[in-house]
Amino acid sequence: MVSTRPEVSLAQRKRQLVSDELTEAALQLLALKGFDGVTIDEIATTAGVSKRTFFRYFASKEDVVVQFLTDMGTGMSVELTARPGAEPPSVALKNAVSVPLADCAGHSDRALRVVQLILRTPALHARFLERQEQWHDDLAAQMAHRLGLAPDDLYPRLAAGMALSAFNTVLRRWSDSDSAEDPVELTDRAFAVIAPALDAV
Amino acid sequence: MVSTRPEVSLAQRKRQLVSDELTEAALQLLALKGFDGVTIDEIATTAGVSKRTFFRYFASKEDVVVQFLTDMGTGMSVELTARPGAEPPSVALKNAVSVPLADCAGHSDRALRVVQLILRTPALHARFLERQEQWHDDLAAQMAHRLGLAPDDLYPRLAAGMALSAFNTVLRRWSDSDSAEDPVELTDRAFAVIAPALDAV
DNA sequence: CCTCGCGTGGCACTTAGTGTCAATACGCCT
DNA sequence: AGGCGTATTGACACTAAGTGCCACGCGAGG
Repeated sequence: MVSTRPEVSLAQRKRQLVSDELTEAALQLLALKGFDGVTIDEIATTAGVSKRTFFRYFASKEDVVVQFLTDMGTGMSVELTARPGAEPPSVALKNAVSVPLADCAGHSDRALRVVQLILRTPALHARFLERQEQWHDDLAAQMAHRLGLAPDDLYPRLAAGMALSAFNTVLRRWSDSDSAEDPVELTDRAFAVIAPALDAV
Repeated sequence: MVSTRPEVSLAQRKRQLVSDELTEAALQLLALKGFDGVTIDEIATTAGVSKRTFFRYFASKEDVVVQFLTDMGTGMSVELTARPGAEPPSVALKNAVSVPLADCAGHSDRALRVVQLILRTPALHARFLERQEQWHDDLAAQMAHRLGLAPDDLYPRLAAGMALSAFNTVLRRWSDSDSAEDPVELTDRAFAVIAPALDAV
């Protein structure tokens, strides 16, 4: 019975399961023994698969951790498109940034440990910033579209850059305070600083 | 005659020589065959040393390239301290950013090729951004000191972030245009955008 | 002449990451 | 029920990054 709800095949769910198991094992071990103290073999074995299989799911050791935060990037992009076009840039961007940030802060303290791991491990931080470049491009493209600017205008990239700067500053503060500070309130304060530049069309 | 000007020992100059040779070989080969098309063995052999010696000068393949641009970071910091304290933040930061940028643009087209290599190679770009984090910290600390702000104020980090955002935007444009656009003029335009936020103390 | 210190090369080793192949399990079709 | 194509996996081998170790050579100074 039940066979094949057309949506998610059994194979797909198995794949997801392995992926989750791998992520779980990786976060556990990395948080425990530090980035350089764990080998991929160890992670794979803990998850019950071979090293080779690990690399069929993730491109690198950094990827397991960073991909865990990929939602934030897509979340920002989604939130920005959802914002009414008439809204001033500072408000639209502030929401684009603060919604995923609040999401992250809400999602248990596992998120906190992951963020701390990333910000304190140079190799991870580097990959994280690299990933943000895509967010940067996305946000810039959307801002250009939203404001109907020429593709060679400097404003969109700068606006996206400022928003991400605010994002990173808030994230850092949140991480350093062990989640004691409220990310939404921090985001408000950060955008109060950069808003004059964002809205001075 | 000549022996031992007490300043630079012969050994030190020999060290510098090897380092230069290595950098030279690396930039040459990497620009020619791409980041993944060259092995460290190849670079070392071209420079006339062993692989083992390479790692006594650079921590990684990325390092050879990125270290080539380290001057820009220190240049920004130096330039910022040199600026009069009464100067508005936007002007001080603009100069801190544009001076090293102009330096770089002036220094032959070798700089252009290096920048293009970095911006187009994910692994290099990641390391470059990581390096910039130090610049970020430096600039933020100086801005905090310059304005006499509390160490937990958000402004310094945001201001430094905006300045680096402008820097990156300009660098990207300069690189994509094959150095056709003038970095100083681009920097002016970029800072015209972000200045309202920088100066609204 | 001797030796002390430093830079170097060679070697072995661990680990990241990739290509290949054979075995297996699943889904589908007859 | 049986057979076939496809996707996933483990095992093995291999390249390359990066590190530890040791022995050699060379210049400086006693």
